[in-house]
Amino acid sequence: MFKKFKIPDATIGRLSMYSRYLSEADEKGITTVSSQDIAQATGVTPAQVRKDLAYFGEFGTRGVGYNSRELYTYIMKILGLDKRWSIAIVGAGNLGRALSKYKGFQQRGFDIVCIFDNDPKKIGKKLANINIYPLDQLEEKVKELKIDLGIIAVPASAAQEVADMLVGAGIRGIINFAPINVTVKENIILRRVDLAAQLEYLTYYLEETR
Amino acid sequence: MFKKFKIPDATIGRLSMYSRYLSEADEKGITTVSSQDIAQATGVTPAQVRKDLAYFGEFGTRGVGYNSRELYTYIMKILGLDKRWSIAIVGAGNLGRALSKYKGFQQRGFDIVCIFDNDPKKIGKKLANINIYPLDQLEEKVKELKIDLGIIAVPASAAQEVADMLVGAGIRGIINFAPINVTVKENIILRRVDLAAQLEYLTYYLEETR
DNA sequence: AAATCTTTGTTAAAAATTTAACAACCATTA
DNA sequence: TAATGGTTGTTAAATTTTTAACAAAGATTT
Ligand SMILES: NC(=O)c1ccc[n+]([C@@H]2O[C@H](COP(=O)([O-])OP(=O)(O)OC[C@H]3O[C@@H](n4cnc5c(N)ncnc54)[C@H](O)[C@@H]3O)[C@@H](O)[C@H]2O)c1
Ligand SMILES: NC(=O)c1ccc[n+]([C@@H]2O[C@H](COP(=O)([O-])OP(=O)(O)OC[C@H]3O[C@@H](n4cnc5c(N)ncnc54)[C@H](O)[C@@H]3O)[C@@H](O)[C@H]2O)c1
Repeated sequence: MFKKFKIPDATIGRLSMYSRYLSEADEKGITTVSSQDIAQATGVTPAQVRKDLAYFGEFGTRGVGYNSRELYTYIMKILGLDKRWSIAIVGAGNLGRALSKYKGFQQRGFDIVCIFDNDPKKIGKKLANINIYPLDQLEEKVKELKIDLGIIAVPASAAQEVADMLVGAGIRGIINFAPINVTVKENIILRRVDLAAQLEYLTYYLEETR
Repeated sequence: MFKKFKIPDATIGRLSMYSRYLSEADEKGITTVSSQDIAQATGVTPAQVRKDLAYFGEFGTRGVGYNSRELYTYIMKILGLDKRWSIAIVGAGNLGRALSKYKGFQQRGFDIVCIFDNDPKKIGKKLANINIYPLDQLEEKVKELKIDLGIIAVPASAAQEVADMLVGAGIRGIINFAPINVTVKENIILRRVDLAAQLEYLTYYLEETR
């Protein structure tokens, strides 16, 4: 579909930001935006914006700028957000609960369709009206509900095991919130989100001036 | 203290990972580890490990490797985790609740000491035994409790306002979970954590094979 | 219709980061 | 004490990413 030679990871993250700004702009009735506008709103440079977009095609008009709605639609398509995606969360704890109650994912095309846990007290209950199942129903549900994405929200000690099960069940992309390195086979897309590490980034910079 | 010319951001994140592995290794009684071992455990290359460490000094012994506990201590010091840090969370919603109940932060030296919200129904209550205060007590509490770090867990529409208040109150580092670009003055360390963007990274790569 | 003003897309340059290679060094063994 | 094996720290090379510059192109003005 699009030329997908090697695009910087950071570009993908920025496209998400751009798309949010564009949808806002469009809602406000701003039909045309410049790379300058996008840059200002998202905290990058105009050159960066143009470069990021140039990987995927020509979306603007010289001397004018970009049509907000049009560019928004293009970016959403690039990100695969012209379709909806089903997600399974594993781990109905603090984090699993927060994620499953979050309305923002739906708005971006994500449906959390089921939750898994190994705690008998939680199985059979619901979170945000989403059923909690035992892990042995993982494969069945992934197939039945055509689930592509998995979120690991279990303790680090169980994360690799859960990752293996998700992959075994046919899931193709995983977000891992457990603070441990998890490995998956080649063709699975894995993303680690380490919240403590984010805090530690702050303390690294503040440490010397304390 | 340490030579802090420009260190890649990614290096800081990897140091967090290394430190986790090292503490595990130490607990298991593994006194010596090689860059190879660290690399394998954290999913990077041995050269990368050595390069990352070389920014800060010489911690190993050629022909031998690194002393686990010693290197752990060094890295924790580099990250500023030889001291404890106090955190204020703003937003006692889904995410704020999950973060405040999370035990893992304490273990890394972080104490969530108070929570702020503007909802009268939540003010005066507690989350994980931490008091929820109204926003107009922010400055007072930041000073009283010597709070350095703030976490923004409010809706995007309130994020900039909250960031300004945090900075005004004297906070020096901020994690922003709201999906919007927030700006702060030069000397404040700001980190954005965009969870939806993480999912969108997955869909970007899966999009074409769906 | 020519001149001017804007803003994109692209190319080149610069900067940053990662990877690779290897000399230096330590420990162990012969 | 010399030789061997193993691992670091460092330097150089390769790669990736960002920044800058500007020609190309559309809109507006004279
Ligand atoms: N809560 C946070 O704010 C936060 C912050 C940073 C990182 N994390 C990480 O996210 C993960 C989840 O954190 P949490 O606070 O929600 O933990 P939690 O203890 O509240 O919840 C973990 C859940 O996983 C379930 N579980 C345990 N083993 C399982 C298994 N093998 N299969 C299925 N379910 C299993 C438990 O029953 C529990 O419901 C942890 O790895 C944690 O380190 C959480
Ligand atoms: N929950 C998630 O899993 C999740 C995932 C991704 C991003 N986020 C982002 O994190 C932020 C918080 O998400 P959430 O799900 O916890 O939202 P939430 O609506 O559950 O909670 C928001 C809280 O902020 C409080 N609040 C609102 N305006 C405020 C203000 N001006 N000052 C102080 N408090 C105020 C509300 O009273 C509420 O308690 C949002 O920006 C959201 O987009 C959340």
